[in-house]
This record gives sequence, C-alpha cells and structure tokens, in this order.
Amino acid sequence: MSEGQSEWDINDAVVPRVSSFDSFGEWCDGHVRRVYPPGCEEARRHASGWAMRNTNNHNVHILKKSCLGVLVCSARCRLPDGSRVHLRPAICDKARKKQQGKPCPNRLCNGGRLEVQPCRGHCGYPVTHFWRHTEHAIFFQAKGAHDHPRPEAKGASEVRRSIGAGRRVRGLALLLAREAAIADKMLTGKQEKQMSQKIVTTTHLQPPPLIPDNQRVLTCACGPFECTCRWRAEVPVEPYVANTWPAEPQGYATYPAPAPPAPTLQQQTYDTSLPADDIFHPEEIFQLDQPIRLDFPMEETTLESPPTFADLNNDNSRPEEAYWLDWQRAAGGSESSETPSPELFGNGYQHPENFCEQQSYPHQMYYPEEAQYYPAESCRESPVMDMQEQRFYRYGQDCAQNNMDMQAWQYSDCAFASHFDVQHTQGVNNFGGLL
DNA sequence: GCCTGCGGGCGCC
DNA sequence: GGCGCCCGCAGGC
Repeated sequence: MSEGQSEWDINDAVVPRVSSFDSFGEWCDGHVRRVYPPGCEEARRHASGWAMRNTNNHNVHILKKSCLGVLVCSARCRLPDGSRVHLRPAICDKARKKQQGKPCPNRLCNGGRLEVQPCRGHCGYPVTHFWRHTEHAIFFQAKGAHDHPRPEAKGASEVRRSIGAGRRVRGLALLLAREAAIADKMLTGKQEKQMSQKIVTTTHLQPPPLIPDNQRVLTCACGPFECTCRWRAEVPVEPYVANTWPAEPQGYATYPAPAPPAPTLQQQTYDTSLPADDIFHPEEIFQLDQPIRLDFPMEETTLESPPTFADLNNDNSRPEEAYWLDWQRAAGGSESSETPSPELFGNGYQHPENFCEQQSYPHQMYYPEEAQYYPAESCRESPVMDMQEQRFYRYGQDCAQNNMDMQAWQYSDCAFASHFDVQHTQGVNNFGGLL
C-alpha cells in the first residue's frame, strides 16, 4: 500500500488532501497508511476485522486503537480442517474476562480452555490503529504487524449472540442457515446503507461510496430465519462512475474499480428442511462444558481434507466438524470468510518486518513449531491510485495544494514535502485456492 | 449485554 | 512529553 510512497503520518500537524482513495480494508496488517473517502461507512465506524479496542492517546484529533489479539485454545487443539481455534476477543474488558477460561468450543479438544493470545506485533506492544478525520478524507494508519492469527469475523460473535439469545433449534444445517441469514441480513443492511449513501453522496456532493470490500453478496431475499440459501461469490460491484461527482472536478475521478473478487467459494447450500421448532442448545456447539473426547489421534487425523458441505449433508458426516469449518470460513460475512485462518497454511511464511527500532524484542510466535503466519502486509484490496490534487490540513484547516503547486511549495507551514501517493500493494489472496 | 468513544489518571521511558 | 494501559462513564444498538 502506500507505505514507502506516502509521506504523511497520522501525527503530522497537517495531512494532505487527496483526490483518490483506497478501498476499505478490513484486515490491514503491517505498517499501513490508507486514505478513505469521508463517506466510507466502515472507515467512519473505524471498523476492523481485528479486535481493536479504543486506547486513550489524549489526542482528540486522532483516535487510537490497539489490538486485543485473539482468543485461542490453551491446548492448541486443532479443528477438523487442521486449523486452530481463534475466536474474537470481546472488546469490553468485562466480557473478555468472561471469555477467558471457558472450555474450548472445539468438540475435538480435550480439556482446552480459551485464553487470550495478546498481540505483540508492534515492538512487543499491540498493533495500533490510528484514525483521523478531515473534512475530505479519513486517514488511517496502522503500526505493527499482527503476530497472531486473525480472529473470527466480527459478525460471527454477534451471530452467536443472536442465535444464542433466540429460539433454540436443533440441526446444524438449520443453525448454519440461520447464521448465514443473519450475516446476510447484516451485509444487506451494510450494502443498503452504502447504496443509499451512494445516492445521497451524489446528491450532496459527498465522496464516492465505498465499494464493499467483502466479496460476497446476499443472494436471496430470505428472512433471517427462513433463509434457504447460502453465501456465494459476489458479482463484482460496478465500478464507481466518476462523473457523479460534479462538485469535485479534480477529485474522485480516479476512484478505482473494485479489486477482482476473491476466488469464488464453492456454492454452498444447506438443506434447511429440518424441523424449525426443534430444540438446539447453542452452547452445545459454541461452549462445551465437557468436550467430547477424541476417538482418533488428533494431530494426525485432523489434518485431513476439510469436510465439504456435501459432507455436511451426508449422514456419515460429523456435523460439528462442518460447522467449525464453516464457522472459520463464513461467519460474519467479512474478509476473513474468504481468507481462512493463517494456521491453515504452510511454513513458507516469512513474517514481515516489525518496523521496530528495538529489534531485540523476541517476536512472539503464535504456533512457533509451525511458523504459522500469513502475509502480514497491508489490506487485501488496495488498488493503486493516483493523486491529482492534495490539500493539507492542520486539524481541520485547509490549505489547498495541487501537484503543480507542490513542485514549488516550500512546506514552511504544511509539513509535507513530496508527492503523496496512496498507492499500496495490491494484496494477493494467497488463501483463495484453499477455499 | 456488548460495542464504541471519550477522558481522567497512573507508570514507565 | 510520549506512550501504553487501566478504569469509569455515557450513548447506542
């Protein structure tokens, strides 16, 4: 992404005004700087796939968040697909404390307990995210590279809460369908918001809408408890039409087409013909007080090919396994759904530079015996963009500047000296082939 | 109940 | 002073 090219820092007295923006990245990792349009709903919410909590940096202009890490099993058990348990820690301290010590929800786990794997990716401290709002853009900067797997998607825990709080059902397929429907609902609302925003912004001359970063789309109109459908690959969103921004003749014209969609997930359908009024205890899957003992050696056998959804519908399948696989993949409808947990992958991963001056800090390994990491570079869908105009802000002040002017600008006031480029590396979905 | 943002306060460097 | 972190509070969902 833009690191290396961009010259601004979130703490600069003034930040540039940019005319083109990055598409939102939910899983920004490494030292990343991005610029989002002010209409980007995710950016406005300071959303992140990582579990980020607010940190007081005593700067009202810059919102700072630090990573809470990931909730893992103390026994480091494996899921049926060979991956590990990596749940999303609650942001609320109280809720997070409640999470810890609970039995590992993996039915294949023997006695494991949930514990927080703290993030130490920034020189031994948690990775931090910074958000700064200006009139014309939302600046994002991340410091540090996460040294732990991605937690489950943000929506997953919400889905579980929703399911757990709702009527109890029996039947994994139905549960999955409901989960998907809830996630669908969430995504639908998100997209509807974006659509309405698109209209509004066109009318009110706001920046272009965010192109959804997730690659899936609601494919049915089922209600949350009637859904008979499942995720499928999204048809690429239509590129933003630049000429809908008449008031910004110099801006937004280069707003990019969305990144190519991730490799499509296999079409996944569920038989939801199960009785809807059966009884199911969510905790039977999510929280098992007495994990079921393995009936086979874990390390050897759990590395088998993940169960497919065909397996799921097969009477011989272990539904909870398929559920776990699906949970890892699809819950929440976010990027993590397309990018399985990093521990699924081999040993070839080279952990990125830590960007720490004090290199002596021993970088924490999540599963050191396997070097299970994944490219911690920037956000995945980060189209390269050109800058045509820059403006500089001093916490709200606006000092317009275009490229021509910049050639001669002495930067006596705005501490910004070189061509600003929000380009950043186009993330490669290294995981898609495994989906 | 939980998420989120804000802000006071403390300790460390 | 900068930073990390804890805590409590309040608004919102």
